[in-house]
Amino acid sequence: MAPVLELSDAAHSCCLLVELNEQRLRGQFCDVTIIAEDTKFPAHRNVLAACSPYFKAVLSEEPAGRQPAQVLELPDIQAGVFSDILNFIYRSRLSVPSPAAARQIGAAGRRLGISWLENLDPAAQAKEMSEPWSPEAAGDTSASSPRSCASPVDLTCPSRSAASPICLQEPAQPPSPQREADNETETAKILYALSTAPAEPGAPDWERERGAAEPPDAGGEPAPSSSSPAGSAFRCGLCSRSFATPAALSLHLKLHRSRRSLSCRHCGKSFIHVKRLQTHEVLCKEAGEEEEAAAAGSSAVAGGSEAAAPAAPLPPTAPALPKPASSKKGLLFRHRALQRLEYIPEQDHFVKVVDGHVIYFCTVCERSYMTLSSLKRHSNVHSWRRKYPCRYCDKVFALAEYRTKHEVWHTGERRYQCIFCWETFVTYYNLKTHQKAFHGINPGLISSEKTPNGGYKPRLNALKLYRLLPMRSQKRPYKTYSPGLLPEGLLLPPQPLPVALGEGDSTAGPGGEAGPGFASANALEAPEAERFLLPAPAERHETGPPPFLAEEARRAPADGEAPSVIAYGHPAASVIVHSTSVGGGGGQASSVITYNSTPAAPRPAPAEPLKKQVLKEYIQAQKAAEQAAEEAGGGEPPKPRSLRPGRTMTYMAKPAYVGAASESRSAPLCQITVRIGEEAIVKRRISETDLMLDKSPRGPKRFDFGPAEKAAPGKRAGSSYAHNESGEEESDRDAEDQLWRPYYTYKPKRKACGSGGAGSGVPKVKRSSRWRRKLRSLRWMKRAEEEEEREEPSPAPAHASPSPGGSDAPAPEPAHKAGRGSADWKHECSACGKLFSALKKLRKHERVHGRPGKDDPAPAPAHRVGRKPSVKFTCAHCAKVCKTAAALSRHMKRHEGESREPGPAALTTVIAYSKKTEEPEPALAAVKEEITQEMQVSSSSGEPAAAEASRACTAGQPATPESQGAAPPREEEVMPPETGGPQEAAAPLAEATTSCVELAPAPPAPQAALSLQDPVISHTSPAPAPPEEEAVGGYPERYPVQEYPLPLLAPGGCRIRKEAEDKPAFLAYPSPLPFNAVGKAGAGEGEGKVSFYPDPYPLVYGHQLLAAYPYNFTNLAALPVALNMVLPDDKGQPLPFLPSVFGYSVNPCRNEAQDGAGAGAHGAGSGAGGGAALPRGVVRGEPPAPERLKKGNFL
DNA sequence: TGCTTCCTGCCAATAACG
DNA sequence: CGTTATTGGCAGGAAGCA
Repeated sequence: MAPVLELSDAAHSCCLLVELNEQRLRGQFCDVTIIAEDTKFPAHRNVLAACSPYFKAVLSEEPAGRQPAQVLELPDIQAGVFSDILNFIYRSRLSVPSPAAARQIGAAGRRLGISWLENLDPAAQAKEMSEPWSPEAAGDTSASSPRSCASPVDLTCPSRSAASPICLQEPAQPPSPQREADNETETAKILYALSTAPAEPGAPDWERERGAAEPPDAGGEPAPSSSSPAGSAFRCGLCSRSFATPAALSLHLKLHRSRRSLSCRHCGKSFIHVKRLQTHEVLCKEAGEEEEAAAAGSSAVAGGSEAAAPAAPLPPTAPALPKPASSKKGLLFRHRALQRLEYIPEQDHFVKVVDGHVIYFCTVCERSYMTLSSLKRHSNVHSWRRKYPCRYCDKVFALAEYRTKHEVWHTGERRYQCIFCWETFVTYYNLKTHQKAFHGINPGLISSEKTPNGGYKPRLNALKLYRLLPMRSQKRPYKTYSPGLLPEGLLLPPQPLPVALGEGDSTAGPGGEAGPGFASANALEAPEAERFLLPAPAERHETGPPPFLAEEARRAPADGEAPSVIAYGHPAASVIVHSTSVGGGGGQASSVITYNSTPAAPRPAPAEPLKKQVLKEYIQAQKAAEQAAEEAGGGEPPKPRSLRPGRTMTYMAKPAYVGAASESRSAPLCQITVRIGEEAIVKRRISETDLMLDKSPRGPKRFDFGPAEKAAPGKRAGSSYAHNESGEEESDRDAEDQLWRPYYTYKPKRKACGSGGAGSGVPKVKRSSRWRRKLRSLRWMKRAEEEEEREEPSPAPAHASPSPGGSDAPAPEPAHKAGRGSADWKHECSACGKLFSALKKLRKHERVHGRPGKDDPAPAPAHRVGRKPSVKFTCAHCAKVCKTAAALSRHMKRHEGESREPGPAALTTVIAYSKKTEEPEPALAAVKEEITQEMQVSSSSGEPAAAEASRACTAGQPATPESQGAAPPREEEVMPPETGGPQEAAAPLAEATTSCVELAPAPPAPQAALSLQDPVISHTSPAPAPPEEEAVGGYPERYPVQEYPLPLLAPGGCRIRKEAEDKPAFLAYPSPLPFNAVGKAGAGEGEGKVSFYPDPYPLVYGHQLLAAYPYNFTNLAALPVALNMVLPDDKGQPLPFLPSVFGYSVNPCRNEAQDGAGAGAHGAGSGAGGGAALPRGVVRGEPPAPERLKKGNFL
């Protein structure tokens, strides 16, 4: 045989390493994220495993079929240190700036089992060897000769070998999906791995004390040896203690890891973090001073353990160890006892009893909780014992609720529905904003009682002026959380079946109607420039990240209402179909959002009982989608479709991130922006910056494939997608960083602490005054508050801040100082001495100082004490109340600009509602100029002008072109101001006109003369009045005002398509909703509106209610009348959102309302296409609601 | 300033346990 | 079957970021 010639490339390894490092820096192929402190380090697990036996062990496959960890926390390794280590791993070079750094790196290297690094600082090693309680020392006890096997990892890596203590636990536990082993945190693993050194014979005193204090059931009694593995599965390698759970062990190990230097000078307690020690010492000292006073009020007891000792859990209020009997040392004694209790490894919290209230404190961040459940829920953010992965992407959340809310952005679910205009919203925030802006509803009037800590306590008979539609996604059964990250956990949207919208949805074209909709979902129907091909599922695997389909909706030629269907969860492709059609010349429009579902095994989503009709539609949709996929896969180029001239529906979808992890190909997280004409109807965007710590500047996260961007028609979707993908790939450096961690670092809350004063490490004084009162019985807390009060009397701002908490004292800053160690707040304001954590914040703060004119008040960042912002920065010009000084300054600047050039700058949107028979109402609001385009809700019902003015300055009206573009142009209406809105002005409400209204600083003309049916929203746009406005309005001197009749509240209804195209969107609300007669979304002329719910309640009111509702709560009495138009449910009970205070269980006007609704429906169906959705009943004065209102003397 | 996420008391549904 | 524990949804303000 010929000799084998072996060639070697000497540079290969080097090049390979360089390439790997580059990939790491680019985030390519990174499949694991190491978290050191709060910094994430994407890396390659194989590289890490090759260099570190610890990583090798930890990153190896997880037991029980779990996927290897994608996130690994190294809580005790500083980010900088780990960065150096990582650089060393990838570059085989290490830059050590100082001996101290060398020591740290060496210590960390030892922990990780990187032998080369272990030798970095022999001196430190020797020193640590003498330090029995440092983990390094523990490691060194056997590592006097730095051999790799001597590293702690080698000895104790949490491998899944049978010898591992972790594994020892497994046979002892019944196979349960919730086994603690499954819930074992990475931290626990790490800590365990780092700590299983030979048991240290001599334990510190406190450790022994703690051991004595530990409840016997907690496994605190040092297991005599490791020879008793069956009894306790997790044994500390340092003290041979055994613990029942990894969490308990991890907590215990933290104590070992804490250096003795980090011990309280007063009570000797050791801490892991310096900040906490500092905080503690302040408390401890104060406690010693005020021990007696605090003796009466408080006592410290040990709280129950969380799953640590299920056999005998400690009752939350039952002290686990002998309570300091007579509190001879008062609070200090108890405090020490408390701290001692805190050492109990099993305890993730401790308990204080204050005034009979049990308050639970998190041992990690010292947040306090009123309920144990809250604390337990919170504790997961530390331990990540349970992970809640998103079913649509790879993000993982620490709280189930976070995941749920996050998933809403995938599904686009709109659950919050305004009962006045039926607009639906994704978030409560949107709803609230909408109601405030459009309906003049002060949320405070309807809000339920808030609990001190932000909790919600439903108030009896609280008005609920919205509906919370049932969650579309299946509620997860309890205890089915996913213990880890499962790529296969990327599920299809939970609801595979479409949900019909509108009354006609279920009936209109079950298959036939829905079919076209889905047919249009085919790639063929999409304008090529705006869509991506949807390859067949098999294809998608090949092509990598699945492309999305951007579809243009086209109107079906047929008349009649087409169902608005949003279907997703299709095994092959998730399709959001929104098809609207308008009868009577409105044409039909169907909008389809199609994005492919996860290319992972297309599993049918769990069947859900649905109506047959819906099921039928679903089947049709499936077929259509499959067809689409087939056609797309067949390579048939999509036929370019000409966009409808009057209507452009652009659906953009892109993966929120292009995961680079091995399994990430499967998760097309969709970001969708739907543009319909000039209106951004739907925006679905996953805020990557919030979810991923991507600091790198990146381009726009949304790809707007607007007409300008429309690729050449020849460009196939594939190429378009490729372009998109490439762009994304490059811009999303953190794309691989799938695992999400909240930016919030769970530090002790700051805001509360304004109280804390500097350094008073009060364990999180609650933000609410009530909460503070509750805790005031504690002396040390009282003292903290005294400090706070000393801080509070900051120079008063321009206005009197009545609220005590509302002091202008820069709340966040002192809070920061209080809640955290000074180390984090190293940026000090030269003017006021405040500390800031970031230079950026300091700069921001300093701007306040530098601002002339308004800085006579103290530099007063908003201080929020309690639940409501108490600091009001009132504008001297318009009485606008700003939350922050910065906002006020900005606002004032506008005034300055206005004073220089008075002009159309002062523009205001006014929602004026007035009785028809009223004489000019003096109470009408003075329209204050508000550059921010505030919306004023005025009413003839006699709201004080001041209030009106105030509101005029508080309700915001977005004015940016962007926002305008995002909102549908509203019906513009002539509204002579001084005339008080004569009916002739109201009459043509339905017609799109524009008028100019002089916006005198004086109270605007009484629009009181407007009829009740003619509430208008007048908006003074900063934009120059269109020429026709001049012509029509004939008020050349006046600012252009767009006054909207009530139908504007049902946006799109009274809008002519051409106007929609020609005129910029006016009221910038993201999701204008065309209503049919019953307020169904998408009923109008086909405006794209994604709404997800079939109406669960037999609502028969619609715009009538809008007309009846007087837009302010001075006429609150009219509200029940309006609501009375709501039909009771089957049981005759008032619908959930009906305020039971009114006791309208039966709708006396049911038939009438129904008739009205029906009439409206018919009108919508048969009306001219232009204003199909116009609530004729309302605008044209027929709705019964106002009549009843009048008859009932409600008005 | 707008918007998203975080937070937390409360509560209902569910599971676990006796 | 009753009680207790667990889980997660909800509200709505606060925090944080762009």
